[in-house]
Amino acid sequence: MEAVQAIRGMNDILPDQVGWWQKVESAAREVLENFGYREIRTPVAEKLELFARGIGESTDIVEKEMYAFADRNGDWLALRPEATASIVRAYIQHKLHADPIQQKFYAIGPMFRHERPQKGRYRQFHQIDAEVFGIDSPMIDAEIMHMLRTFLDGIGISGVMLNINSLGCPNCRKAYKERLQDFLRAAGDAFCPDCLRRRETNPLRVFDCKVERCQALLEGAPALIDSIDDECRAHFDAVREYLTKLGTPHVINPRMVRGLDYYMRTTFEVITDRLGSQNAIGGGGRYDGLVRDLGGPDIAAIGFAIGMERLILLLQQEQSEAARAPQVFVAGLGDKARDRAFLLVQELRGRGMEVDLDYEGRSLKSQMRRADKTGARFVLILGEDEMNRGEIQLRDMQEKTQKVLPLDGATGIILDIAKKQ
RNA sequence: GUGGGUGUAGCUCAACUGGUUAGAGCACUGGGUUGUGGCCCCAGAGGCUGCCGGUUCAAGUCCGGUCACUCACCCCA
Repeated sequence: MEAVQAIRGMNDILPDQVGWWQKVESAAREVLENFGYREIRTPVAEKLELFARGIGESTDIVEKEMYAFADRNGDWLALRPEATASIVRAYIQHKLHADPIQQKFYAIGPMFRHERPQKGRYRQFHQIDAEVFGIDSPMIDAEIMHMLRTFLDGIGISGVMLNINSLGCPNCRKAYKERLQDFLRAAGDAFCPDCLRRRETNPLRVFDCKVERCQALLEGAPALIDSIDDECRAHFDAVREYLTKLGTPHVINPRMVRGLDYYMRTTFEVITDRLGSQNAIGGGGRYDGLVRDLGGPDIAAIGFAIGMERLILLLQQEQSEAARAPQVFVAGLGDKARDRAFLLVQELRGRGMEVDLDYEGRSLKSQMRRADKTGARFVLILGEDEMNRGEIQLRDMQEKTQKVLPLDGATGIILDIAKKQ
């Protein structure tokens, strides 16, 4: 009989690994709340239409990567491929713009995209997401990147680079797209087939083609950053100035393009060279038109998402995780003593100690071996002899010393000794 | 969706050109010590060789299919 397996690209996070996730999540919450963000939790499924309108009909995410399905009523739904559209939807639906105090949100949870899995890319993956509404000032652009950097530094990620760019507003971009297409067409069919396709559908993406010849052909292409209007230019310059004042290291990457339609003006990505081909561990940008496009008021917005799998992959390369060890292991010998030991374990746990034991009645040697493996500092040994004398042995595994305690009141004594460690 | 690589014990891997009962290390269990961990020694348990089919006297090995993992393209976190 063939055993049932998990869905391709959707992974179990086993107890050995889960410590990384807890560490990343709690560090993220701490930083985000420190910067004034509050958690929001939205459903993992939404109406398909939300993502089509929000992310863009012609994006790859919507066209071929979404888990879309009709439910039993025949409504078209989709598992969320990203968090922003859902948060904007909730923002509009609950009229959160009416409260000027709280306009910063964060979310942590699974996203779904039907792509071919590879290193750092999975069909169910997890993001830490932050969004801010109603702030036009370039201050917030700089602050949100500074916050991202603060978080990464805080958990000990090194060797990453913050790339920034400006896509301009829809007006500048429209004009630029035409200029770029003219440039690309002038080269005839010298570009690779992918780029020829992109030239017509999404010309900006030609810039992140990995084919060397295409990159060479792009020498002398008009840069988007040089084509934006005065207002967008001023905004971008101000963002850079604030970043510099904040001491946040960054580079301007005029070729950085992002795949979601809603971005405008500031965009940014955190890149590493240690993850193979999936090198972006976080990215985001400004999306001032989206709230309006989804039926809300015309409100500015900016946000980013961090890929937790990629982040943890990086962390694991640089750090090792200390295994969690119980403080005390209790070994019981013989049925009567084992029953008493079982009760003692519960008593110690009730006093807040982390305690483990062997439930199977193995030999003392075996129990000692197990105690050693778990990394417990102390072992309590309770056999028939000790029971008869009303005693219990306490062994310090590290010091290799052992002493006799009275069985009654042993809990308090052990608590005191463990506290001193 | 396209291409490359890999599937043998819980893990990491062996098994010459097809040839007897598929091995080792680590991990696990018991023992060496009437009741004491790490090191050492002994013993034991653990496999439909991913799955289905084909070729052959004979398949872990060759062929086809399928599933999974993996890397890359594509795309993005």
